[in-house]
This record gives sequence, C-alpha cells and structure tokens, in this order.
Amino acid sequence: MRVPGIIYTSEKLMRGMGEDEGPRQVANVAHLPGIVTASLAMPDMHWGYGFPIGGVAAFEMEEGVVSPGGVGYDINCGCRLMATRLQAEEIRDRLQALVTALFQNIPSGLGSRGVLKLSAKDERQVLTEGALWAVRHGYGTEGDLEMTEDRGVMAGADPEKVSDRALERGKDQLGTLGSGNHFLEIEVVEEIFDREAAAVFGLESGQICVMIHSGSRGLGYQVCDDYLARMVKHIHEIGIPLPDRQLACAPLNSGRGRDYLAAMACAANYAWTNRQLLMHRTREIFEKTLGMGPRELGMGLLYDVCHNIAKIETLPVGGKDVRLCVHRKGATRAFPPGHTALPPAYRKVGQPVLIPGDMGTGSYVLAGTQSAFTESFGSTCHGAGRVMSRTRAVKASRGRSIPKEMADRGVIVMASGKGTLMEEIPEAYKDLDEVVEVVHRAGLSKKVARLRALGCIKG
DNA sequence: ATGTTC
Repeated sequence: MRVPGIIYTSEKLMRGMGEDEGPRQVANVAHLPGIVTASLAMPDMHWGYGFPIGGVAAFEMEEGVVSPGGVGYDINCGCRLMATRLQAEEIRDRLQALVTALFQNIPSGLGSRGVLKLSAKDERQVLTEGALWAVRHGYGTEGDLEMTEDRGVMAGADPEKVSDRALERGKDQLGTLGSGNHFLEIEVVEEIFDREAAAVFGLESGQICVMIHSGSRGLGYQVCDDYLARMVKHIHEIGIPLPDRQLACAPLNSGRGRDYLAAMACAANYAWTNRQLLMHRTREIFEKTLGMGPRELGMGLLYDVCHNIAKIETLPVGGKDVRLCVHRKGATRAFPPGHTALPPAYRKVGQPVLIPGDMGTGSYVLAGTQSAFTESFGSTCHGAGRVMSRTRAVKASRGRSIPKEMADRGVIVMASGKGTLMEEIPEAYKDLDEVVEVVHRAGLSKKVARLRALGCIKG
C-alpha cells in the first residue's frame, strides 16, 4: 500500500459488513500509482467492481491514474430533489393518483425506452451539452441549470470517444428511470435538524418533495464496459502488479486515460439530461393530476448532485491547493460554505448533499463542510448501501408480497419488475440513519433535514 | 448499475 486506507464507520455498521470484500478493496485501491493521502471509504461502503462502492480516491495529475472501476458502471448515477409548495395533507387523497400517473407516464425498468428518439446529431449534442440540451428544447428552465452540480454539464466530453454500441443504446433511453436502486419518490419533510440551512434550501416541515435517483442507463454502462476492456488489455503497462485485475486503469496523462475521461464526461452529460427530462415530466404529471399551475405547485429544483464520477478538482493537500482526479464511487460531493462551485443562494450554508435511502424509507438532505473539503476530498456518503447481495435479497423475499409489506409501512410502491422489488427490500440495506449519523459526527457533512417516503415508483 | 454473458 502506498497510502493508508481509512474507513468512516461505526461498530454496528462494521459488524453488519460481515465477510464483505469492501475493506480489502479499500486496501487494494491504496496500491494504485499516484494516489494521494489515503484510500477512503464512507459508512455505506460495500463490495463493488474493483473499488468499493462508497469509496473515495484522489490521484495527482502527473503520476496518477483514472480507473473506470473507481467510477462504477452507472456513470453519473445521482439524485435530484424538487421542493413543492404543497403540504402533505393537501395531497393525501391524491397520493395514489399521483403515484399511478407517475408510474404510467415515466418509463422504468431494465431496457425501458423513452418517448424521445434522438437523431445522431441530437445525441451528440446531449453528450456535449448535458442538461442545457434539455432546457434548450423546452424541458425545464435556466434556473434548473443553476441548481445542478456543474450546471449539468461536464467539460471535455468528446462523442468521438464513445463507441457506436454505446451511442445505439443511448438514443432511445433518455427520460427513463432505469432499474435496481433507482427510483422516483414523493416524500414529506419529516424532521428539520438545521433550521438555517433548511430555510436557505427552501425546506420546511410537512412539505412535499420529489426525489429522483437515476443515472446514465445503457449508454453509461457501455462506456464503462468498453474502457474496462481496453484498460485490462494494457494492464501490464501500468508497470506494477495490481492486487486485482478489476483495478484496471490508465495514467491520467495517457491517451487511454484521456479518452476514458472524454467518454465518461459524455455519459455524465447524458445522465444530467436524463434527470432533467425525468424532472420535467414529473412537473407535467403533477400539474395534470392535481389540476394546478406551475406557480401554485412550486416544484423548483433544490439541487442535483451525482455520486459516481471522476472529476478534476482543486483541493487542499497538506495545506496546498492541488489539482487532483477525485474518484467518487458511491460517494457524494460535499463542498463547503463559500466554495465558488456552489449556487450563490447556497454559499452561506454549503452544498446541498442528497442522500437517497433504500426503497420506501426516504432521504436525507445534508450540507457540505470545510472538514469534508480538507479530510475526504470534499466527499461524503451516498446512501444506505447494500448489506445483502441481490441474490440473497431475492432468496429472502421468496413467498412474500413486497408491495403489501411496503403498503403496511405506509408507502405506495409501484414497480415494473417484481424481481427488482425483491432485490431492493429494505433489509438488504444498511440503516440509513446510522450511515448519516456517522458522516454527521465525523463532520463530513451536516444533517439538514430528513424526508419520509410516501409513494415510490421503481424499475 | 446493466437489452442481468452478442
């Protein structure tokens, strides 16, 4: 190991990890060339492809590497939260109608196709412009871009570096939710922990919000797969033996490294466009179902932030500002108060951090901190994190009616695939409250509000 | 996460 491994966790969460390979993977990552300070993991960490999910690793630009496994298969998987002007009691009687309408009008599930069929030219524009493409075509407003991390566009995207197969998979999946842990959820603000930050973010108790958790769909998957294959082929050129082939990577200053970053940026832009379209459709569905106008409904974007990405960022290392390639795989950016990357409206309190829970549980809104900036490369956790494999979860769900169990917990869940619900049972995940408590106490982000799920659509 | 191994 070139640097230490550091896991932010609690005794309870660590015990729950059992034989999980995550901690070993934290150590494996610490072998990579150019890694800076430490290989980190957040309390929601668990086994992933090469790098642990919930992992953070930063590499210096000259000697360092970029690794597709350090980003994950779902490039720019992330969350966006919309804050409505509605109070929970106003929509109690319309909740089922809303969930049904969302389920019927938002394509979800494995291989789902969207309403849009992109021309080759439009798809290239999506890949370079990101969420701006959606806004230019009438799906949302300039204000939405203001509240999206990096305004919903990553620089350096080059569609020439994206394979024909990835382009093919992407052309009809825009505006689709996907499968697995992805969801669109109607939630109510249940508890406020930080009144000042909540007020700045426009959150109040009893308020209805909508959380969208989705990513870059088949296109991002294909980009990851293509570049893993290419990097594994040249793995010997790294010059040192790697503890795991799944750590396949390329020097940041190599052709392969630059090509991956250019293709990854395309997938990131696709994901931001996707969440922008999902949000626009959600606004239309709320308006139609409730018979209300946009003014009355609110439904402004509170924030959109990704949790699977590699980004070139300037961060303090040993008291000096250094340009680094920060890999966040199942980890969320959590930039501090005053940082220029934040929308001016939020600069006083820090970046909104959106933490999706497991199915039907709800979400947290946190705020980024100065300690995250100096300690964890401006990063915090990304969710509850699996504690059970998908296959184990399916086994544990046999003979049960998951929708009924969710209904008994007071959450309406509609899903296109029965298998997904079985994989996503709450007991397959860690305790979200415990995960958030760890990052809060460690100072990596501070609790602002907890939202409880009311209705949820899934793949 | 993923047209769940073209």
